[in-house]
Amino acid sequence: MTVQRRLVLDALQRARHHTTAEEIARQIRARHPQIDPSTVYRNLEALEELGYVTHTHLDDRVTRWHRADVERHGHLVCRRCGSEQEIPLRTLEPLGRRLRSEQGFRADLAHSAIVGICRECAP
Amino acid sequence: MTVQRRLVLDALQRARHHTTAEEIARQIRARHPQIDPSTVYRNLEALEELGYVTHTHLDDRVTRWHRADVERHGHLVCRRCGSEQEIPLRTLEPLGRRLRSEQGFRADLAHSAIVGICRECAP
DNA sequence: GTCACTATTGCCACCACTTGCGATAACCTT
DNA sequence: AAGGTTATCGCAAGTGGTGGCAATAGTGAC
Ligand SMILES: [Mn+2]
Ligand SMILES: [Mn+2]
Ligand SMILES: [Zn+2]
Ligand SMILES: [Zn+2]
Repeated sequence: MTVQRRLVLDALQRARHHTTAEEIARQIRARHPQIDPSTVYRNLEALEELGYVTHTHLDDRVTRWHRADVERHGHLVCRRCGSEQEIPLRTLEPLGRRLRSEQGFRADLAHSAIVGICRECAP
Repeated sequence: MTVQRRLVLDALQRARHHTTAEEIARQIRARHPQIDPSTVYRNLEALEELGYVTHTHLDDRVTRWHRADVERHGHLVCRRCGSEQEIPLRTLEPLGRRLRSEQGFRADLAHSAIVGICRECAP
């Protein structure tokens, strides 16, 4: 556990919910400018491997990181207005069971947001 | 309809299935080296707006493009071995209906692959 | 405590785009 | 066919993230 890794973990504790790596790097570099952004990225991966953090993908190319101990949940994101909504994993579980039994595939349905059109934007 | 846009559309017709923008740019620039990659990216977006093409996301940072008239389908991708599998949209429809009725959300379940562990990699 | 070994780091170049800008091409109107 | 308007283009710089590499820090064995 290096000081760099400690700083990344601390930043994740402070942020309650899906932060970006860039935001974490910005915070750390405010006090420790010698720490390289690539070190932050690598430590997020390492901490994920160790089971401390996980990530999800919304509809852009930016990965969202959070502590592993927050309750897992799915995301709906509107491709029109960009709004994000959280949904209980329970809603997604029937599909998970189906993919498991029909294809032998253990889906991680919280990993990527479901993209679509939200109620407000519906035509 | 500029010659650049025509070339992008032609490249998509030749490739039967989820190509990358980089691959299309490579093909076009082999014959027309003055055409900039950014023109390819912008034309893919324009053609999507016009309804000719769509895109999907697998588990990397690369966007996959295809003609809009190919049969829509879902993707399963294994985060362990990277294997990709196509599944009929029919399998995903029950979830789509549920999100529609419970949240008023019109999900596009073919837009992002479902990430998980495939049968071969299961522990 | 010293030494060896391994993990991690900062730096840099790259990747897959994205965006701003001034130049050019497409398309209307007359 | 010419002129004006708008869309699109090539170029170059920027963004979020990845990967190689040599230097350094952490760790554990003696
Ligand atoms: Mn998308
Ligand atoms: Mn991921
Ligand atoms: Zn919306
Ligand atoms: Zn697999």
